[in-house]
Amino acid sequence: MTATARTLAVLQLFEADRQVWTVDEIGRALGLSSSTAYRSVRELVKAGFLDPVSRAGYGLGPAFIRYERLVRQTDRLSLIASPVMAELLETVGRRGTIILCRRFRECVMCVHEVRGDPAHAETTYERGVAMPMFVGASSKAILAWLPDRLLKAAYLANEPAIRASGPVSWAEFKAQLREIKRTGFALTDSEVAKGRIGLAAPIFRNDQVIACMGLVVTSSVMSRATVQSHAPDLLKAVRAVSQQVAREALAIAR
Amino acid sequence: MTATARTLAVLQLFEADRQVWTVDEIGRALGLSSSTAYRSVRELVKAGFLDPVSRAGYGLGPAFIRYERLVRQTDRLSLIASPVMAELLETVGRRGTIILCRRFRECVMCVHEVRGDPAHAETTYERGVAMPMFVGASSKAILAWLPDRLLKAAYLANEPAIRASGPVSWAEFKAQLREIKRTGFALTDSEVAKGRIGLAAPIFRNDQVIACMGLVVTSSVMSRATVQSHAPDLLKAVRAVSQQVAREALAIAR
DNA sequence: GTGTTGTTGTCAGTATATGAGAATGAGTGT
DNA sequence: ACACTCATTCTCATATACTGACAACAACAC
Repeated sequence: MTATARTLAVLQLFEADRQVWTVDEIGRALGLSSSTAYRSVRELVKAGFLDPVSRAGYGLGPAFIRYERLVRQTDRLSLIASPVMAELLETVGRRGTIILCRRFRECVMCVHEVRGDPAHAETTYERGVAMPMFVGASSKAILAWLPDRLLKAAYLANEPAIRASGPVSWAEFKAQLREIKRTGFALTDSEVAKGRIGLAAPIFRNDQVIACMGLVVTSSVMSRATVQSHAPDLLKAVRAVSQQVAREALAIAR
Repeated sequence: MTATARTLAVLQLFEADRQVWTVDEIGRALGLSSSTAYRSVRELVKAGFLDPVSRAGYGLGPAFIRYERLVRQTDRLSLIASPVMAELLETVGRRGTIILCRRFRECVMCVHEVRGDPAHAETTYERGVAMPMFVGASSKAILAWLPDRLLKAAYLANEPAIRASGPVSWAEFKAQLREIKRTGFALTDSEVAKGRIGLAAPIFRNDQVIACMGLVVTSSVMSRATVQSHAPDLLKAVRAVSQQVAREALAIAR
């Protein structure tokens, strides 16, 4: 492993359920000598990506706050999707949350959200949360349109988890995704969080799926059938975003 | 420069007014060969810190969204200050924004904000924005309590900028800060943005200034005198936060 | 004072980062 | 279909700079 990759790997240790690490723990987790672990941490602290928190503990640093703001201001996809999402939210009577997700590492992450009325807007799948590629409507809305080669690789790498979630074979798994592809959207019930229904559809750039838009609601607020009845609205929304993305790509190319 | 520092330096090129870089530009800016620039960029893309945006351009990546959420959930200072800030906001009739700032590199950065009523809450000094150490009440509220050694170093490194902003000598500069220290708060008018008044006071841990809390309002909404009349409320707030911070540090030490 | 813990410094050896340039690959224009 | 450009990855010989072990230092507890 290169020195650079190692230092970036340090950051990847920090997770929602493990947000403070000592230098020793980092060294042990990554198989580094104490000296090297300290060197990596020092660099990250200097750049603001790590921050000393307690006696010997380090947490994620303030640099992320700064960079996240830049991302928020820059990201073309979010900027394009934002008004479309707001409109879609109105269409569903503000009784849920509209999310925008994209691939991130081996997961699908929510990168933008537009929340409805507070009473219905609580969601576990909020901005910054990453889900495994096989869990939830948003993940499936991306998975179903992945090129076969990538899909097969992802399947093989996660076969046990996938079997546990339903499909018992590659054929069955593939058939499930083919059905999603046929209808144009993915609908799941209580997959990400109990009592929540998700409806999602893909966003393309040059015929490649780059993201998806989803609607998340509580099942007591909206029945599965009602959610599904909004599929045409969602499909219209994702088509609008895809078109705008294509238009912009064209403009940049000139 | 080490390979790791260089890779982190790539990220530091990305600024509000320059959010897309080509690999060649990065290489030129950092004095790297094309190969090396590509290697650095590739590592950063793999980790999600950079993201290809246009034909040959790269922008900040989705990893920052994820990490920012973790920081938001973790950061003890923000969690402690948040309710205090909300209370202070009510005290000033919600006619402005309460911000929490801390040092970041050679700047002071807003790491948390609680906004008042939309009509009065617009602010340029929002979460994630970094200001030079000499501009604005928040910066001064931290600067004034820095140890003399750090202060002198900061002064020497920024003498021209400081002179342009008022104080013509170290003595005068020092006197200005001494006055802030005496009253316990900093008050500035149209320093960060025209027509905006800032009031800020320091937060300590073990007698070291670690952050500050500030009130930002539009001068047409609240006169300078009115803002200043809220200084006791602010001082009460920062004292509460400092105490809570100390209590927690003690708890961790056991 | 002594002991513990967290962090930085020193140093020799070698793993690995480096730059130059070739090779690949995806688009673009003709 | 063609050459052509531009972005990116690959190859390779060289020596830089990263590594681990250990010592030294600093802060704090008792």
